[in-house]
Order: sequence, then structure tokens, then C-alpha cells
Amino acid sequence: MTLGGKNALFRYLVPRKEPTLMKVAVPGQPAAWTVDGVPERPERCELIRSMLGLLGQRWPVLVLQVLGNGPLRFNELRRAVAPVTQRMLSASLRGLERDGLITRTVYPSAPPKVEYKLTEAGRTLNVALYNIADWVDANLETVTAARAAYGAKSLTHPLE
Amino acid sequence: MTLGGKNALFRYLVPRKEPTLMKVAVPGQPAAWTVDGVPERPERCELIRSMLGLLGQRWPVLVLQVLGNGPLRFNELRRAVAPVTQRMLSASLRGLERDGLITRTVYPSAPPKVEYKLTEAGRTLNVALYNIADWVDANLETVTAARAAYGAKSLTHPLE
DNA sequence: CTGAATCCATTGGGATACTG
DNA sequence: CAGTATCCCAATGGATTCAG
Repeated sequence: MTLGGKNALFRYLVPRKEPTLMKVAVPGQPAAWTVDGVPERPERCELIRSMLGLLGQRWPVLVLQVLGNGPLRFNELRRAVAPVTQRMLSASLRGLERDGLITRTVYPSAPPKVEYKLTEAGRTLNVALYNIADWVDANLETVTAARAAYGAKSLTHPLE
Repeated sequence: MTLGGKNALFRYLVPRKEPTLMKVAVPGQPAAWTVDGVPERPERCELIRSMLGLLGQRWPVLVLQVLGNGPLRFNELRRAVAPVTQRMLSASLRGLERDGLITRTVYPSAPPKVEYKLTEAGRTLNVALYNIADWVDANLETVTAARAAYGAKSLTHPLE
């Protein structure tokens, strides 16, 4: 089983503990973990997983999408991605800000005004999301049919 | 705030309950939910969210990636994406099969042999994943710096 | 070999109330 | 307006055991 070339992403996704297939022996070189000859960067692995986890969450994706239309204030966002709760919106915004996908600007006024704005990184990540949507457009019937065909089988599935 | 054009994905991601921004009033037409003039398809919304949820999970992504190298049997897969548990691998495989991303072929023999293989849909979805990896490659320093800069702030965050 | 069933710890995330 | 704090429930997912 080859590991080179197109499937390099995999090696960045495997967990750190006992990484079996990550160990790619390069002939003529000392045993080291490399990806296409480049030394593996654990932080890249971490970040890919982190981003996939982010995109799998409900609200951050929505926030990213609505901010693509321009900067918004907290309650504007809250209405835009309703029915998000304050808690979840706040948590999502902090997570996105932490990763540098949005900026948080406080205008010292009464009442307070806080503006959230997409960064360039956030904008480009948003674009990557459209690839998923494109895939769905191309495979909607396929998936729907597969699910229908699968319907007759057992029901108690831990994962959806 | 405009909703047209580039940000159509958003409207497919909003929850069904009380969809605020989904309702796009088209002047001169009867009030109906449309996306770029095309009637909205709730099942597409569902599927996009479903796929994002799938990609946010730990093991299905890994399974998809390793199967990109060719078909594998259950225990081969288990070793390849170690340290996955049997339960999680089984659940992931059923989910992927349900969505038509992989096929499950049982060879009637003793001991039993089951082969899992990527479908064309699974292969193309795999490709979409590389866009996330590309984004990470382009923004690794940005995100790392943002996280470091954010470090000084409060600690109790419900979302990561 | 290929799973399913059971038990249990952690976490996501909603409702509500309160604050500068 | 822009949040934080608390409570609580359901779902995720790991470890272990059982079965065809």
C-alpha cells in the first residue's frame, strides 16, 4: 500500500499516539517521519484536525458565512444566525477570533459597540467551504439514493 | 446587507426552525424561498450540514483518507487508523456506507472477509478535503500567531 | 475475522438569569 | 448593547465484553 503523493493529508490527520502509517521509511536516509521528503510538522496535523473540528460545529460555520457579507455587531449577528443562543454565539466568536478568522473591534461609546469582521484568512477559509457545497451539488442524488438503499438495515447506530 | 451571489452557502446552513435570513424576498414575485432565483432545496441544506458534521469527526476522515490508497479489510483498516476502537471504526464505516462514500463487500468464506472500498463520490469528497489542507498550509503561521496573541485572555471557554 | 452490546466519562450545547 | 455565569440534558466516543 503506497502512502505517497496524493494521500499525504492522511498522515497529518492520524493521532499522535502510536502513529502506525505515519512512519515512512526513506531509503538511504535515517529513519524519520517525513511527508513527501519534507519533515513532518505536528502543528500542521494539529491545525488540520482543529479546523475540521471547527467546520463540523454548528454555529462557527454560520458566523463565518454571514460575516462574508460584511462586518456585523453582536446582536446583528445573533439575529442573522438565529436561533443561536448568546452563549453559543459568544463562544463561537471567541473561537473564531482566537484562530484569527475574525477580528473584534470595540468602539468606546455608550451604549457599547463591538464589530466583528472577517479577516483575509477567514475569507479564504470561507471559500474552501464552497468546495463542500459544490461536492454536495454534484453528489446530492448519489447520497440520497445511498441513504434510501441503506434504510432497510439496523437502526441503533452510535454515529450518524 | 446583501445575501446574493457569493454567500449562497449560508442559506443552506441555517437551521430549519425560524429561518430568518433564508427568506429572500424576490421583487415582483410571490414570496418564496429562493437561492439565486432557484427554489431552495431543504435536502441540500441538510446534506451540507451532514457532510460538514461528518468531516468534523475524527475517524471517518481518516478512513476516507486511507481508503484512498486502495480497498482494505476491517482489521487492516483498524491497524491503519490505529488507535481507533472497533466500535468507532464500525460506526464510521456504517456511516460512510450509508452515505454512499464507500462500499462494503462480503466474501462468503471462512473466516469471513469484508472489503471496504471508496466509491467515486467518496474519492471526490476526499479531494475536497485537500482544500482544507491547502488552506492550512497557506495560513499556518497566521493561525498560530493569532492563537499566541489570544493566549493572554480568559480561560473558561465552552467552545474550543 | 468482523463485528454488536453494554457501561461510563467527557463534552457540546440549550435555557435561563445576571452584569458592566 | 454585549456579553458572562450557572444549570442541565443529550450526544460523542473510549474501554470492555460477548457473538456469529
